[in-house]
Amino acid sequence: MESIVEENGSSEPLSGSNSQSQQSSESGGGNGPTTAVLTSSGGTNIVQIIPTQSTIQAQSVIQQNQQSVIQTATGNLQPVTLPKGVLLVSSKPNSVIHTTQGSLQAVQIKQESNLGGNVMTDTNSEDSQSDDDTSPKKRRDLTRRPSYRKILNDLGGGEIVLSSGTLQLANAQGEPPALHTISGGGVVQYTQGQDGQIYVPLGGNVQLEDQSRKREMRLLKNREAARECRRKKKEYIKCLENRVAVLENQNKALIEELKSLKELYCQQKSD
DNA sequence: TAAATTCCACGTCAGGACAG
DNA sequence: CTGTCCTGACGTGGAATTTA
Repeated sequence: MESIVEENGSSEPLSGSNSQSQQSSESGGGNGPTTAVLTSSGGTNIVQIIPTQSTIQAQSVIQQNQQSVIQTATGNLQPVTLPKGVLLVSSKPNSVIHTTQGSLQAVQIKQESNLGGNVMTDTNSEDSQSDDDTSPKKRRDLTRRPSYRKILNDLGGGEIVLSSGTLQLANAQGEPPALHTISGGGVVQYTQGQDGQIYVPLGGNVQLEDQSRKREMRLLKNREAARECRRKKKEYIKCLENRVAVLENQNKALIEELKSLKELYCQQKSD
Protein backbone atom coordinates (compact mmCIF):
# COMPACT_ATOMS: atom_id res chain seq x y z
CA MET A 1 0.00 0.00 0.00
CA GLU A 2 1.21 3.37 -0.97
CA SER A 3 0.22 6.74 0.34
CA ILE A 4 0.86 10.10 -1.13
CA VAL A 5 0.43 13.46 0.45
CA GLU A 6 0.51 16.33 -1.91
CA GLU A 7 0.53 19.89 -0.92
CA ASN A 8 0.52 22.67 -3.33
CA GLY A 9 0.10 26.32 -3.05
CA SER A 10 -1.64 26.60 -6.34
CA SER A 11 -4.80 28.57 -6.21
CA GLU A 12 -6.56 26.06 -8.35
CA PRO A 13 -9.08 24.27 -6.23
CA LEU A 14 -9.93 20.66 -6.64
CA SER A 15 -12.75 20.56 -9.02
CA GLY A 16 -15.67 18.26 -8.77
CA SER A 17 -18.14 17.16 -6.23
CA ASN A 18 -18.07 13.51 -5.59
CA SER A 19 -15.79 13.29 -2.66
CA GLN A 20 -17.05 14.69 0.58
CA SER A 21 -13.55 15.11 1.79
CA GLN A 22 -12.75 17.12 -1.23
CA GLN A 23 -15.65 19.35 -0.61
CA SER A 24 -14.46 19.85 2.89
CA SER A 25 -11.14 20.89 1.51
CA GLU A 26 -12.74 23.52 -0.61
CA SER A 27 -14.88 24.88 2.14
CA GLY A 28 -12.00 26.78 3.63
CA GLY A 29 -12.60 29.51 1.11
CA GLY A 30 -9.03 30.74 1.27
CA ASN A 31 -9.02 31.78 4.91
CA GLY A 32 -9.32 28.60 6.84
CA PRO A 33 -6.56 26.30 7.98
CA THR A 34 -4.74 24.03 5.71
CA THR A 35 -7.05 21.27 4.73
CA ALA A 36 -6.42 17.92 3.32
CA VAL A 37 -8.03 15.36 1.17
CA LEU A 38 -7.58 11.68 1.53
CA THR A 39 -8.71 9.48 -1.22
CA SER A 40 -8.15 5.83 -1.28
CA SER A 41 -8.91 2.92 -3.43
CA GLY A 42 -7.38 -0.47 -3.52
CA GLY A 43 -3.88 -0.12 -2.24
CA THR A 44 -3.39 3.57 -2.75
CA ASN A 45 -4.06 6.65 -0.74
CA ILE A 46 -3.56 10.01 -2.31
CA VAL A 47 -3.84 13.12 -0.24
CA GLN A 48 -3.87 16.66 -1.40
CA ILE A 49 -3.26 19.32 1.18
CA ILE A 50 -4.56 22.69 0.23
CA PRO A 51 -3.02 25.47 2.23
CA THR A 52 -5.80 27.94 2.63
CA GLN A 53 -4.47 29.96 5.52
CA SER A 54 -1.14 31.03 4.24
CA THR A 55 0.56 30.52 0.98
CA ILE A 56 2.68 27.54 1.72
CA GLN A 57 4.57 26.32 -1.25
CA ALA A 58 5.00 22.80 -0.16
CA GLN A 59 4.78 19.50 -1.84
CA SER A 60 4.84 16.25 -0.06
CA VAL A 61 5.11 12.60 -0.64
CA ILE A 62 4.40 10.15 2.11
CA GLN A 63 4.88 6.57 1.29
CA GLN A 64 4.19 3.74 3.59
CA ASN A 65 6.84 1.38 2.49
CA GLN A 66 9.66 3.80 2.85
CA GLN A 67 10.73 6.77 4.82
CA SER A 68 8.28 9.51 4.10
CA VAL A 69 9.29 13.00 3.22
CA ILE A 70 7.65 16.36 3.35
CA GLN A 71 9.61 18.81 1.37
CA THR A 72 8.90 22.42 0.65
CA ALA A 73 9.59 23.96 -2.66
CA THR A 74 11.02 27.10 -1.14
CA GLY A 75 13.26 25.36 1.32
CA ASN A 76 11.74 26.77 4.46
CA LEU A 77 9.13 24.66 6.06
CA GLN A 78 6.13 25.96 7.87
CA PRO A 79 4.34 23.68 10.23
CA VAL A 80 1.29 22.36 8.54
CA THR A 81 -1.69 22.23 10.85
CA LEU A 82 -4.16 19.69 9.80
CA PRO A 83 -7.68 20.28 10.91
CA LYS A 84 -9.27 17.74 13.13
CA GLY A 85 -10.93 14.95 11.32
CA VAL A 86 -9.58 15.73 7.92
CA LEU A 87 -6.43 13.98 7.09
CA LEU A 88 -4.41 11.59 7.58
CA VAL A 89 -2.21 9.13 5.95
CA SER A 90 -1.08 5.72 6.99
CA SER A 91 1.12 4.55 9.06
CA LYS A 92 4.86 4.89 8.91
CA PRO A 93 5.51 6.50 12.25
CA ASN A 94 8.99 7.80 11.83
CA SER A 95 8.67 9.87 8.75
CA VAL A 96 10.64 13.01 8.34
CA ILE A 97 10.16 16.44 6.94
CA HIS A 98 12.96 17.25 4.63
CA THR A 99 13.67 20.71 3.36
CA THR A 100 15.94 21.61 0.54
CA GLN A 101 18.27 23.05 3.14
CA GLY A 102 18.77 19.63 4.49
CA SER A 103 17.11 19.97 7.86
CA LEU A 104 15.12 17.06 9.06
CA GLN A 105 12.23 16.99 11.39
CA ALA A 106 10.25 14.11 12.73
CA VAL A 107 6.64 13.96 11.78
CA GLN A 108 3.91 11.88 13.29
CA ILE A 109 1.70 10.14 10.84
CA LYS A 110 -1.71 9.08 12.00
CA GLN A 111 -4.56 7.35 10.36
CA GLU A 112 -8.16 8.44 10.39
CA SER A 113 -10.52 5.64 9.73
CA ASN A 114 -13.49 7.49 8.40
CA LEU A 115 -11.86 9.11 5.47
CA GLY A 116 -11.05 6.35 3.13
CA GLY A 117 -13.16 4.72 0.59
CA ASN A 118 -13.65 7.41 -1.93
CA VAL A 119 -12.31 7.77 -5.39
CA MET A 120 -8.79 7.76 -6.69
CA THR A 121 -7.85 5.08 -9.03
CA ASP A 122 -5.58 2.42 -7.79
CA THR A 123 -2.20 3.10 -9.21
CA ASN A 124 -1.37 -0.54 -9.21
CA SER A 125 -4.26 -1.36 -11.39
CA GLU A 126 -3.48 1.48 -13.71
CA ASP A 127 0.11 0.53 -13.90
CA SER A 128 -0.74 -3.01 -14.60
CA GLN A 129 -3.14 -1.81 -17.19
CA SER A 130 -0.51 0.07 -19.05
CA ASP A 131 1.77 -2.92 -18.80
CA ASP A 132 -0.94 -5.10 -20.08
CA ASP A 133 -1.16 -4.03 -23.65
CA THR A 134 -1.04 -7.58 -24.83
CA SER A 135 -4.08 -8.67 -22.88
CA PRO A 136 -7.04 -10.10 -24.76
CA LYS A 137 -8.81 -6.93 -23.82
CA LYS A 138 -6.93 -5.52 -26.79
CA ARG A 139 -9.66 -5.78 -28.24
CA ARG A 140 -13.16 -6.13 -29.52
CA ASP A 141 -12.66 -3.22 -31.89
CA LEU A 142 -13.62 -5.04 -34.97
CA THR A 143 -16.61 -6.80 -33.52
CA ARG A 144 -17.96 -3.80 -31.70
CA ARG A 145 -21.48 -3.08 -32.72
CA PRO A 146 -22.27 0.38 -33.98
CA SER A 147 -23.69 2.87 -31.55
CA TYR A 148 -27.35 3.64 -31.40
CA ARG A 149 -26.57 7.10 -32.62
CA LYS A 150 -24.98 5.64 -35.69
CA ILE A 151 -27.75 3.16 -36.18
CA LEU A 152 -30.34 5.88 -35.95
CA ASN A 153 -28.43 8.08 -38.30
CA ASP A 154 -28.24 5.21 -40.71
CA LEU A 155 -31.95 4.80 -40.29
CA GLY A 156 -32.37 8.50 -40.83
CA GLY A 157 -33.34 8.83 -37.19
CA GLY A 158 -34.35 11.79 -35.09
CA GLU A 159 -37.94 12.71 -34.66
CA ILE A 160 -41.07 10.69 -35.09
CA VAL A 161 -43.10 11.11 -38.23
CA LEU A 162 -45.92 9.14 -39.63
CA SER A 163 -45.65 7.06 -42.68
CA SER A 164 -48.04 4.48 -43.88
CA GLY A 165 -48.56 1.98 -41.15
CA THR A 166 -45.44 2.74 -39.12
CA LEU A 167 -44.03 5.19 -36.67
CA GLN A 168 -40.65 5.95 -38.02
CA LEU A 169 -37.66 7.90 -36.87
CA ALA A 170 -36.74 10.64 -39.23
CA ASN A 171 -33.84 12.96 -39.41
CA ALA A 172 -34.20 16.30 -37.70
CA GLN A 173 -31.93 18.71 -39.49
CA GLY A 174 -29.15 19.91 -37.31
CA GLU A 175 -30.52 18.39 -34.15
CA PRO A 176 -29.16 15.41 -32.34
CA PRO A 177 -31.25 12.35 -32.84
CA ALA A 178 -33.74 11.62 -30.10
CA LEU A 179 -32.22 8.37 -29.08
CA HIS A 180 -34.67 7.62 -26.35
CA THR A 181 -37.84 8.41 -28.17
CA ILE A 182 -38.50 4.85 -29.05
CA SER A 183 -36.48 2.16 -27.46
CA GLY A 184 -35.11 -0.75 -29.31
CA GLY A 185 -35.47 0.49 -32.80
CA GLY A 186 -36.86 2.99 -35.20
CA VAL A 187 -40.11 1.42 -36.31
CA VAL A 188 -43.27 0.73 -34.33
CA GLN A 189 -46.41 -0.75 -35.82
CA TYR A 190 -49.59 1.15 -35.16
CA THR A 191 -53.23 1.25 -36.21
CA GLN A 192 -55.31 4.29 -36.86
CA GLY A 193 -58.82 4.43 -35.38
CA GLN A 194 -61.87 6.01 -36.93
CA ASP A 195 -61.37 9.03 -34.70
CA GLY A 196 -58.03 9.54 -36.30
CA GLN A 197 -56.13 8.56 -33.17
CA ILE A 198 -53.03 6.44 -33.36
CA TYR A 199 -53.26 3.18 -31.42
CA VAL A 200 -50.24 1.17 -30.57
CA PRO A 201 -50.78 -2.36 -29.22
CA LEU A 202 -51.08 -1.89 -25.48
CA GLY A 203 -48.82 -4.63 -24.19
CA GLY A 204 -46.01 -3.71 -26.50
CA ASN A 205 -46.43 -0.07 -25.73
CA VAL A 206 -46.17 -0.49 -21.99
CA GLN A 207 -43.23 -2.74 -22.43
CA LEU A 208 -41.57 -0.30 -24.75
CA GLU A 209 -42.18 2.58 -22.39
CA ASP A 210 -40.76 0.62 -19.53
CA GLN A 211 -37.74 -0.41 -21.53
CA SER A 212 -37.32 3.11 -22.71
CA ARG A 213 -37.48 4.51 -19.21
CA LYS A 214 -35.01 1.99 -17.91
CA ARG A 215 -32.65 2.66 -20.74
CA GLU A 216 -32.93 6.37 -20.21
CA MET A 217 -32.14 6.00 -16.55
CA ARG A 218 -29.21 3.78 -17.29
CA LEU A 219 -27.82 6.18 -19.81
CA LEU A 220 -28.28 9.11 -17.50
CA LYS A 221 -26.47 7.38 -14.69
CA ASN A 222 -23.72 6.21 -16.95
CA ARG A 223 -23.36 9.69 -18.36
CA GLU A 224 -22.81 11.10 -14.92
CA ALA A 225 -20.54 8.25 -13.98
CA ALA A 226 -18.42 8.83 -17.04
CA ARG A 227 -18.15 12.52 -16.23
CA GLU A 228 -17.11 11.71 -12.70
CA CYS A 229 -14.67 9.13 -13.88
CA ARG A 230 -13.00 11.61 -16.19
CA ARG A 231 -12.78 14.15 -13.45
CA LYS A 232 -11.13 11.68 -11.15
CA LYS A 233 -8.77 10.59 -13.82
CA LYS A 234 -7.66 14.14 -14.45
CA GLU A 235 -7.20 14.68 -10.77
CA TYR A 236 -5.17 11.55 -10.49
CA ILE A 237 -2.94 12.56 -13.35
CA LYS A 238 -2.44 15.91 -11.72
CA CYS A 239 -1.45 14.13 -8.54
CA LEU A 240 1.08 12.06 -10.40
CA GLU A 241 2.52 15.13 -12.06
CA ASN A 242 2.83 16.81 -8.71
CA ARG A 243 4.51 13.77 -7.37
CA VAL A 244 7.01 13.78 -10.16
CA ALA A 245 7.81 17.39 -9.37
CA VAL A 246 8.23 16.62 -5.70
CA LEU A 247 10.49 13.68 -6.34
CA GLU A 248 12.57 15.70 -8.73
CA ASN A 249 12.98 18.35 -6.08
CA GLN A 250 13.90 15.74 -3.54
CA ASN A 251 16.40 14.28 -5.87
CA LYS A 252 17.93 17.64 -6.51
CA ALA A 253 18.10 18.40 -2.81
CA LEU A 254 19.68 15.08 -2.00
CA ILE A 255 22.27 15.54 -4.69
CA GLU A 256 23.12 18.94 -3.28
CA GLU A 257 23.34 17.50 0.19
CA LEU A 258 25.60 14.74 -0.96
CA LYS A 259 27.76 17.23 -2.74
CA SER A 260 28.19 19.43 0.31
CA LEU A 261 28.89 16.46 2.53
CA LYS A 262 31.54 15.32 0.13
CA GLU A 263 33.12 18.72 0.16
CA LEU A 264 33.03 18.78 3.92
CA TYR A 265 34.63 15.39 4.05
CA CYS A 266 37.40 16.34 1.65
CA GLN A 267 38.04 19.52 3.58
CA GLN A 268 38.36 17.68 6.88
CA LYS A 269 40.54 15.09 5.26
CA SER A 270 42.94 17.68 3.93
CA ASP A 271 43.14 19.35 7.36
C1' DT B 1 -8.52 33.77 -44.41
C1' DA B 2 -10.05 29.22 -45.27
C1' DA B 3 -8.68 24.53 -44.72
C1' DA B 4 -6.37 21.21 -41.99
C1' DT B 5 -4.96 19.55 -37.75
C1' DT B 6 -4.95 19.04 -32.81
C1' DC B 7 -7.12 19.15 -28.41
C1' DC B 8 -10.75 18.43 -25.35
C1' DA B 9 -15.04 17.07 -23.40
C1' DC B 10 -18.82 14.43 -24.04
C1' DG B 11 -22.10 10.34 -24.64
C1' DT B 12 -22.28 5.64 -25.33
C1' DC B 13 -21.03 0.78 -25.09
C1' DA B 14 -18.84 -3.21 -23.16
C1' DG B 15 -17.02 -5.74 -19.67
C1' DG B 16 -14.91 -6.41 -15.08
C1' DA B 17 -15.58 -5.94 -10.03
C1' DC B 18 -18.39 -6.14 -6.35
C1' DA B 19 -22.40 -6.27 -3.16
C1' DG B 20 -26.66 -8.28 -1.92
C1' DC C 1 -27.33 -14.73 -10.28
C1' DT C 2 -28.53 -10.01 -10.81
C1' DG C 3 -28.09 -5.24 -10.52
C1' DT C 4 -25.02 -1.42 -10.05
C1' DC C 5 -20.83 1.04 -10.40
C1' DC C 6 -16.54 2.09 -12.61
C1' DT C 7 -13.63 2.76 -16.40
C1' DG C 8 -11.27 1.86 -21.05
C1' DA C 9 -12.36 2.39 -25.75
C1' DC C 10 -14.66 4.53 -29.44
C1' DG C 11 -16.97 8.06 -32.18
C1' DT C 12 -18.32 12.75 -32.41
C1' DG C 13 -18.55 17.83 -32.37
C1' DG C 14 -16.76 22.17 -31.31
C1' DA C 15 -12.94 25.20 -29.98
C1' DA C 16 -8.24 26.35 -30.58
C1' DT C 17 -4.20 26.30 -33.18
C1' DT C 18 -1.40 25.70 -37.23
C1' DT C 19 -0.53 25.83 -42.10
C1' DA C 20 -0.85 27.00 -46.94
